[in-house]
Amino acid sequence: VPDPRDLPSIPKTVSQRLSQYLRVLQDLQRAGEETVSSRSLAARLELTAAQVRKDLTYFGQFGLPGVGYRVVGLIGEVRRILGTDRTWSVALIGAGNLGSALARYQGFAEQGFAVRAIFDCSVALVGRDLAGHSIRHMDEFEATVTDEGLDFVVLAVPIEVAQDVCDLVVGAGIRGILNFAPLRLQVPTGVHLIAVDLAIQLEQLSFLASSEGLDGERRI
Amino acid sequence: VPDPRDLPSIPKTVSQRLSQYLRVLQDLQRAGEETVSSRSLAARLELTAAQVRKDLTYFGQFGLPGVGYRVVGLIGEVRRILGTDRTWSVALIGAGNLGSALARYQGFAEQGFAVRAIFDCSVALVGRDLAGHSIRHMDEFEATVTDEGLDFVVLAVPIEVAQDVCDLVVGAGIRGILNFAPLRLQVPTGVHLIAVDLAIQLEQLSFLASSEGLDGERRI
DNA sequence: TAATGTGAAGACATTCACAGCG
DNA sequence: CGCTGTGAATGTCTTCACATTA
Repeated sequence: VPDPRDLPSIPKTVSQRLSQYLRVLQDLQRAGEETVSSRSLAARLELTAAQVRKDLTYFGQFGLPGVGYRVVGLIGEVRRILGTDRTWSVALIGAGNLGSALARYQGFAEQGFAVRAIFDCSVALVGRDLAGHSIRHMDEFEATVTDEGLDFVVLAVPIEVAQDVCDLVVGAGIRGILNFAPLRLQVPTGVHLIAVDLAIQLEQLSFLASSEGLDGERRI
Repeated sequence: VPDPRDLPSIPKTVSQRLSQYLRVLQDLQRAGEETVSSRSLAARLELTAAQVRKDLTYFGQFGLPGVGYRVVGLIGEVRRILGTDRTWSVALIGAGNLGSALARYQGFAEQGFAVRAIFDCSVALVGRDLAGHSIRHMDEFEATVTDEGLDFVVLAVPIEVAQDVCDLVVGAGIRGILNFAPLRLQVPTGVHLIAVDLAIQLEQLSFLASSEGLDGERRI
């Protein structure tokens, strides 16, 4: 069924590349570069120049023929497209090993994500300080969502409680979850879910290493 | 240039789905299920039954018409395909916040990845215990690769030193790296690299949340 | 001139639909 | 009968090639 309006649909992979363009552009900005060509951008990301241009033109015409893209201007456009031209309020749930690491991770703040509160269920942890936050009990979660205007939740809880915590989070009105527990969470439509399964990443490495001898016998 | 042999090439996305099939199959095994159909497997992963069957037949004919797939048997096949029918020896480099979390993460061992050694450059950390390992100085890395027969490295070091550490790791003969530092590492051909950029994941959530009002105006 | 933006072509991936089998 | 395996059709994404523009 074609869309009545004739706007081209955006390939699903484009938004992931936009994040990568942003990283390169931020590097270029730090290096004091004024402009960058699609070719140079592509070379740094092992893509083709045509793909860079096509990706960007899904959202507008940002380039100058004969010159390239103005670095600062394109950073602004990409941030606007990704929605990181504002600061999002994030809650971290789970203050164990991984949660502690995420709480102290600088990269979130740099890209416009402010951790506003940290939660845990363990009585041993509640009240302790973590990265400048006093760890709160999950009982306070729903109230905090409205008080702090929380947008997203980062879930770093044990697999056994992950679905229950997820349900609670969704019930409190959160519509975006970044899940680190190694299971497939069930969420209602309208709630955005991104999952990071660390073991799967190592499996992919294993797959690459195992199948390298098969080049030619079987292309991958 | 077509392959001289006429074996079908495998879509790049298939190996990632194989990891997901494996998780579901392991769940089914725990639940005591003997067999599973492509339809049921697909339903749990929000895929189509045809895709599950096609994915699996890239590697062989594992199903029984009228029955489905034998859970235990298919687990074995998928592990063999992914290369996790053996135990890989992994070194963790970087014993900071994220490194500590990864060191204690159970999921690696469960899928066949054994952390054999942990390294750091900080004199303050060397010698300390982390998840049953005495943290070693990076000077010992090259010797340990051969002594322990290390296969892969998980890099959880600060961005400033990541490329240098990576070069050292590659020089020591490691051919598979899982990188958590938020930069694009340069590695020679033949070295496999998987990157996990945590901030990018939150950006994807931001993109989804920001563009949801555009449904219809622009399909995603 | 040196680069973008873009329709058209090509490559790739998914879904369909049904033959064939247990 | 139910389910797999698979060629054919469809759909999606990437690359090509060039008109266009500052």
